[in-house]
Amino acid sequence: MKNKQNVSENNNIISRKKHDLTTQQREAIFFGEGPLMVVAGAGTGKTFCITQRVANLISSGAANTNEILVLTFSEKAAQEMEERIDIILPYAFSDIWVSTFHSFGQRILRDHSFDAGLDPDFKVLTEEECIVFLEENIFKLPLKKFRPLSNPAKFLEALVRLFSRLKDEDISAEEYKTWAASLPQSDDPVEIERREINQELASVYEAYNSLMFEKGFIDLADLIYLPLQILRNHPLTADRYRKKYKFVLVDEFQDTNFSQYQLLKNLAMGRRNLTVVGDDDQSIYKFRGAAISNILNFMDDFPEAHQVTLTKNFRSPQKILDAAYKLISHNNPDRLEVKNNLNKKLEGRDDETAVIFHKIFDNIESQSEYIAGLFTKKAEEGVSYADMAVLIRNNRDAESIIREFNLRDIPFRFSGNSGLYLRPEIRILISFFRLIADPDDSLSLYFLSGSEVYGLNPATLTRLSVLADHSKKPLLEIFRSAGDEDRKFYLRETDAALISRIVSDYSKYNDLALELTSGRLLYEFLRGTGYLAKLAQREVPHPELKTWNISIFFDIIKRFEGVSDHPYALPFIRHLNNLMRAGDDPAPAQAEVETDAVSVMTVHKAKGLEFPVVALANLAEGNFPTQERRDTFEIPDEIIKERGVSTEFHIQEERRLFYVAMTRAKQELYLFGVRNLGGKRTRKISRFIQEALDVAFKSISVKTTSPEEAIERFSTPEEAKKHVDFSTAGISELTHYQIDDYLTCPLKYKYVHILRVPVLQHHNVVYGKAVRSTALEIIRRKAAGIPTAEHDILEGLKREWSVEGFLSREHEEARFREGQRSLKEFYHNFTGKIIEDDLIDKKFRFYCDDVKITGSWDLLKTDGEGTIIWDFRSSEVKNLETAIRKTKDSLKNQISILAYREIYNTLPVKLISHYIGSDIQGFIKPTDKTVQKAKDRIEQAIGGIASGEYGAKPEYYQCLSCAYMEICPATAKEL
DNA sequence: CTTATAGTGTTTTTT
DNA sequence: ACACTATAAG
Repeated sequence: MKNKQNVSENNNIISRKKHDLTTQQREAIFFGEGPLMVVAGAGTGKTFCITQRVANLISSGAANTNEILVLTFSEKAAQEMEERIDIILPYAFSDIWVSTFHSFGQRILRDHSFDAGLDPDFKVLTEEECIVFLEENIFKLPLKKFRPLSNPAKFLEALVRLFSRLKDEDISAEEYKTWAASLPQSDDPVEIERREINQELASVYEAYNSLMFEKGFIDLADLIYLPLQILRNHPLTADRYRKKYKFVLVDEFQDTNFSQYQLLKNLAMGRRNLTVVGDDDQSIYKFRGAAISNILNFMDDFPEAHQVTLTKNFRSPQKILDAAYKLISHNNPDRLEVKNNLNKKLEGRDDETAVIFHKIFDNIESQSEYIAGLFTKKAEEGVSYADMAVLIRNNRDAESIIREFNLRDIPFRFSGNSGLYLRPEIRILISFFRLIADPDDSLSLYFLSGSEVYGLNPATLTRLSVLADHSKKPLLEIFRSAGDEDRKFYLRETDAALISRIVSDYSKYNDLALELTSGRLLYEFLRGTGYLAKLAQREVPHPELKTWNISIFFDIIKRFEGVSDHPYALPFIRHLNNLMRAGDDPAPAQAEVETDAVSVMTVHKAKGLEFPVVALANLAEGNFPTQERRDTFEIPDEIIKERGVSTEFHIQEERRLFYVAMTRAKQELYLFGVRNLGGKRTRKISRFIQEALDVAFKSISVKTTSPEEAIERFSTPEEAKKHVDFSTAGISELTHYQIDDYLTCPLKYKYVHILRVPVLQHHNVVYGKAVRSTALEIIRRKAAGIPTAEHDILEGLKREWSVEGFLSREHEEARFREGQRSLKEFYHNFTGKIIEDDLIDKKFRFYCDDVKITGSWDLLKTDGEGTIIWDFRSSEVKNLETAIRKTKDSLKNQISILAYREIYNTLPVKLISHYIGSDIQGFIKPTDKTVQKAKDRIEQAIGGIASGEYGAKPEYYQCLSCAYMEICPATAKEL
């Protein structure tokens, strides 16, 4: 994959060869034995220097081709480096080992798995695979605090991240454990908790490692960590490697983590022929462990090292470099320039035509329009699209720009890196597998039937799924009987034929699933249904892109089949479901394989590239620089090995990122600030514009959203408006569930309450229902004077229980025990309060805008002061504050209070939410305001439902936990 | 000045 | 869900 940038850089080599090398370059290239640090600023020909140095070491006879090790970070960089060396030394036959840190580590491990006590056929798991692996073994881990039964997997992601960071920091389980055990035992509750947490984390770390080892699994960080241990503990092996590699060269040294640096030092021990090339100002990978201290303190470890600074820049005009320099100087004194007393000021070309321009916009839309206009104009002036780029901080910043480019037919290439599973064509495949694995998975059948493959009429589909819901039967069964007695459903002939085809297809592939591996089965499905032919004959939109994505999906199947003993559909979809839940999210195919297209990409992606025209977009505080976010678990300061980290670290890192962005520009640099990023609040302009350009911005104090914009935000997307729904006219009764669902997302309401697309119950719902109704039963008996024995509690809970949705047998049992415990506690602590006059599980109804609102109060207690409404919940709650907050926020509670006022014409004195398991009580003191709030929310829902507005309201967190996420068009990624 | 409430954003990526 | 900030109210 060669893009234009590579080509133009290659041209540079050739042209640069003709000219003289700079003195600095010469110094780096022709330096002989001993440690060498090359501080190579942006655009100073860093890669050129490394490759030339390698060539020189060989041609001068200092080393043979197989005695040089060159390490890079990315596969792409390694490949580029190798190609360039091949050009200079065509006779070397790629004997030189240019590889990434990870593949180098993997090779050591393959050759010496015995030394590490590791299965020679070890498999490297991705982060998501590690999470899935832990989830499968979650009850084998010594977890307590960090395995809440309501969501046992909650902390797994954070744990896996912590373990990976620990390995980056070269901290063994033993070391962590010893440290945690050595923490003083004091009476201070803060200290007690700290000790408990760290002891739990340390022992889980240990258990994780041995569990992985047993299965022959290692994680990505192990690819560095384990080889390091081998070199340390096996002097003979280490000696072999040290003898083998006379010279070690490292690219992007500023991005190495602590363990990688230890590995390097170990390899270079003795000869000390270590060349590190890097730029502290371009260190931007802290989040994956990069220790900038490695480069900042290199001279402490290698005091005799020769230092070369490359300052001649071959890319940018002086004007741009000066601005970038002004910006990065704000990181002083935590820079090499200050620490090692260097001069890193880059010297570029003097160019009067160079441009640095900044502009501030009120909102992202006007910014996008402006960029599109600017790029169109440039294109008309003869600049090719491929020479222009929009650089952004976050992938989502691309959205509005892409929309505008699409609108104006500007060719672009967006290098996003996620969203494959959200593509509609991939959802089809996943639905297919899910249906095969579980014929009762009506959600998948619903999606599949309506998809491009079958294209069943939506109205028919709706009628049938409502029917399925009413009769509590799976949709597939309804489909089957629809074929038998089509008269009964008044199906159109074409629909009836299609449905019977879907049913017979299902049986066909269900049978095939027993014989064929998952990949073969999928292929048969695509071919047999004619979807493959549709794609080939371009009968559907974007056929090439879809085909490309489907082939990526086949690669994922292949990876699974390669490691599984049972490469069939059932285990595959189980595995895929787990991976998706763990956050696996691979990149789809590039939207357009255009040669001449504008690049839209994150700054991280753009590192190492260059473009004549660069626009930096969405420059606002909180976006670039981003708000700092801490990991759930952080390595304690006492055992962390990176030295001297400044408190300003986060802003400094963001500033370096900005520096990287600015120095991509070869000719023109545009900095675009935005005041409103789509939220209600106005933001400050990024401080980096001011730091780079010395311009000041008035901070506009309060510019809240205009009323027009606020209304606009609530409007339904055009498409959804088109078909106003048939089933809305008769809306006459609502429960708090319905209102809540509608307010969360109108489309979710439609799926649940109109289309009735059935989904599996979540285990927390099962648990909650069972515990709550048993609790109500207990107090009902008390009020009626019937005693309750312990086995009554057990029987009650059993009766209400169902096995749906639990992670495993162990999980279900643990949850059941927890329910029993909670109810016993409830029985002992609460039943005493119950008297005969109390009202239990009392139903209510009242009217709001002619709609009947129904519900029930769990318990009403009235005395001289007035009435208290009691509400019972089974969810876990940590402390009083969260209980109070949740109680106040709860729509159900607000409606309970409103109902009381409507019926008894007076306010209840109090509403108390009793959290059964935690024995904590949140409360509300109702006021007219509470009632008004409830009314407003109900009216909002009624208004929306009555006018048939069911447009999706996608929101990050809500969507994550939404059962319909898989089929929702709003989360689909189309391009 | 303190406290309650409303609003806001949930990254970047290597094998 | 949760952590954090800005703003309004007291």
